[in-house]
Amino acid sequence: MKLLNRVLEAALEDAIQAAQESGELPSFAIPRIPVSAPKRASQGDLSYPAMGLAKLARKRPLDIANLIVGNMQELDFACEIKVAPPGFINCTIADEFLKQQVDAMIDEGDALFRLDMGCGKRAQVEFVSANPSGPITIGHTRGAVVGDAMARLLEAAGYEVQREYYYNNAGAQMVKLGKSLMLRYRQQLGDDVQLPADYYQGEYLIDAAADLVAEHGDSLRSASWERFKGAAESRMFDWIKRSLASIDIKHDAFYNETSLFDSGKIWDVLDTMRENGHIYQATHWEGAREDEISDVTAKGYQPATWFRSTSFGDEKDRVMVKSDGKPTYTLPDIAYHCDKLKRGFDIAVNVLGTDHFSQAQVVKYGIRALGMDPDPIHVIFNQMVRAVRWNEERGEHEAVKQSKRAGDFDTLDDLVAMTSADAVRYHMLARSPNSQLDFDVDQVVKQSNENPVYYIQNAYVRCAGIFREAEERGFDDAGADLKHLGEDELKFIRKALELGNVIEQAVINYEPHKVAFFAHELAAVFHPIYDRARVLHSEVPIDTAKARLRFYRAAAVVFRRLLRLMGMSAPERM
RNA sequence: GCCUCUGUAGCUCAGUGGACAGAGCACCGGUCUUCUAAACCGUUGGUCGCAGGUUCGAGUCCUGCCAGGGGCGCCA
Repeated sequence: MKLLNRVLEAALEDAIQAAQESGELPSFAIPRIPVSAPKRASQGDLSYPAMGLAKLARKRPLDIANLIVGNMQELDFACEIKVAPPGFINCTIADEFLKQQVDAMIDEGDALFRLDMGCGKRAQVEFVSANPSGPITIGHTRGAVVGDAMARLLEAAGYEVQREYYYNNAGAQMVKLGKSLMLRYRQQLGDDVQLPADYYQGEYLIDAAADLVAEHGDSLRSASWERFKGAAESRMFDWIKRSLASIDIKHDAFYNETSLFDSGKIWDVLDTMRENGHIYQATHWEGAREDEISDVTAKGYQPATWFRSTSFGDEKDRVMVKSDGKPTYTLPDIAYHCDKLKRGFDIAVNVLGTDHFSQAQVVKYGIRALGMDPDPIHVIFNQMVRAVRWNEERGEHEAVKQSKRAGDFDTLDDLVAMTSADAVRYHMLARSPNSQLDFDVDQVVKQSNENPVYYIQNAYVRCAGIFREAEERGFDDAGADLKHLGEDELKFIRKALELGNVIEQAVINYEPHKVAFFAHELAAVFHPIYDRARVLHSEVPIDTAKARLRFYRAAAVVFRRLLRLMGMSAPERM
């Protein structure tokens, strides 16, 4: 289906050009002024502020608007185009056209509003990317939900999408995890060993150790920590994948940072940066202050390998290879993104927490130092997530302490267990990534009308209920004549047509949360109509009933599409 | 100190430089013998943190200030 505002924009541009050619308007480059839906229904369905042309055309906005309208060709979907002060051009969509959209929506089904903006293009979304040293936490969950929704939106926009999970199993944390499991294993065997305080204390390692005993007995007593690290890692990944699958998230590719070392890619990248003149050896960076230099001297550092990132706007240069010969985190990160770009993605979205802000900047500088264009890379930064609950005494929300104690909300599994997969997905998505998210545990747990999740799903459920009842009564919509639809139903179709724009805007601006808000708005349009526009009611004439049944089929298609875009289920019953 | 995000109704939050700033929750009052009342109808609620500036037009852009979150290591 076409995006009506885009069609109207094109028609307006043609009209302006026509007016310029006839001399009614002076010649100027036509700026892109977006057509949008006005707030009030009385102002039509699509609106164009011609005031934006006043300066260029050196005429009164109202006159300009009238000139443009006078030069417009007829549009198949518009019944009325009016000019309103101070210079708006308002377009009303024809009822006849709206009625046609009912069948058009049903025909498109689950591909409703699939756009062609990504046609023939490939996109990648990298998200979650938690190292396999523990379960998926609440913080990871936000990235998971936002990333997967972004992937679904890119698919809806026509892109071929790959979901990637980048991880590092070679760091000190993983060593600690392996050793933690080793000690837990020995404890299971009855050995008197203590777990150091900075080791992984989680109960899941006790369970893992018990399983190892059940499987291998005491045969691993003298096995190396590497053996345990491998066991812990595979167990963690199983857990992580299971947790993500519980909210309908599945990655296509798992990319191990270690492979960048094995293939030598990180050194190739460093060589290229050096050839391009952005690398130098020194004990301290070139712009270091006196106190920094003396600090470094005091520590007795040997020369390290520095990236002159300040050439690209960084505030200080960054170490690529430490004086002990080991790369910092930054070098493989640059190599990874370089590899990503070489794999030919037109868009590479990366969902990160804001704690990675500086790191992501340096990676972009690194990409430019390689002589590559970082433009396809776009990072969505999520602000922090807190689980909060209402404190009655103090009359305010307060953070839930995230501990391992039962009853606290620490992991994705906990959240799902306390609420539902759908609730987790909706609440994590329905917030701008720029704002800190307070996950109100009490509200999400409530399965009541306070919870927008059910409000939206109930719209689909109500449609499904009608279809069930109709089938039982042997009633169908064959031969339905949509002229029997009323204002209410058309109002819904009008709103539903905005979905295409919502998808487009969400993709262009990398703002998947917009879909969540739209879903709620659409449900708010639906429910009152459901109450008024009954289908299987003794007083509803049969022609009207058929038309309405057809209408609810379209509504169900729209809600199903929306719920799936958010990764939520579309239940037939609740 | 520098960077960055946030500040909008009692609470949680939307809001492409456009028209009279919106939802949900909470509060108050109504609505089920007819497809799910997890719904609907009605009422209440605002100095868009503060001060300037740009603009025909600013919650939105710019500058400064105030308050809060996060980030700034030869850590991973």
